[in-house]
Amino acid sequence: MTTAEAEVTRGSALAHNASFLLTRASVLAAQRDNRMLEPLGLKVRSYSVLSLAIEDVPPTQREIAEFLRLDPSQVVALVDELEGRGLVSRAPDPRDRRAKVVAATAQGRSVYDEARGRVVDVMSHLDPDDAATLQRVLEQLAFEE
Amino acid sequence: MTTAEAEVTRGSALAHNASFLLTRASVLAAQRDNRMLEPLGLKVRSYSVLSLAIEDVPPTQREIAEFLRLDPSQVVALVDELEGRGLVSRAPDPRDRRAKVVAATAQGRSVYDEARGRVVDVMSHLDPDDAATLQRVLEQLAFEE
DNA sequence: TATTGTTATACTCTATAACTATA
DNA sequence: TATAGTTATAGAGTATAACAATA
Repeated sequence: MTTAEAEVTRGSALAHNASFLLTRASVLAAQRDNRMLEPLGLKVRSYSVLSLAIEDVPPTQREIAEFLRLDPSQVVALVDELEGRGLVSRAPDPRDRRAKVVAATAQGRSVYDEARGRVVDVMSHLDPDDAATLQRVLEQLAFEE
Repeated sequence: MTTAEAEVTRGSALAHNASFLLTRASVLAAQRDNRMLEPLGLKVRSYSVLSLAIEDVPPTQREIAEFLRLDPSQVVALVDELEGRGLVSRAPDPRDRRAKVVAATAQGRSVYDEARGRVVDVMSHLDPDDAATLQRVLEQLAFEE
């Protein structure tokens, strides 16, 4: 009963609630991204870890956990999987040998490049001015604490 | 090591990825909302169901499921809980007696009003023009399929 | 003593299939 | 036969506590 659903959609107070809209938009984006990444054996989570491991100064697991708002124990599993596939490597941080630096391998870089091409840009259908505002405001909302 | 975390935050490609920002912003908002709703025995999910049940034309469970992008079986559990607390009632839809309409009770309305006052508006710290743009663009992103 | 990574565990959330009652 | 709601269940995601190595 699509018409009835549409009525609920348009009329309800929820449909204009910012938190709700934020959640629904991000769920839709994540589902799309997961579908696009599936052929590469990645999900949004593992893609996120891989994309951090690409950086010139690769992060420790602790930094990954903080940045992705995950528990350190979840990062262990994600890195285990990527390491098992040869996409990243773990190495003790010379400055603090308790910490492990997670860096992408050559193969990891290659998979990342392919993945990045597949992940749809949420902004691509937007008016450029709107896209710029969205980018700026989301960075504000995503990192305020 | 907060400084290192900040470097990763600012420098990484991920930090500028729209999907990622969307997800991080919505997770932060949901966590805040959950904390604010906890004293009322609600979470974002049950609050969402309650707020739909408030509407003048209350929805069926199927409509709730489609709108919230949940499986119908999850809606059963959410409505069970709210009904058990006397906040909503289930009634067969006269037009299709297979379907059940979920409507808020007087007590449900009262709890909803209190909840709505507690849920922080994501927009409240934003520049008014930015807030208006965000609202419009999020509605676009949240309901495009 | 505190912190990083790890393991184990439990809890929540999500997804699927099968059943019932209505259509 | 198809759909709404329900139930049961398994899988994914999340959160917590305890432990070894290092600081």
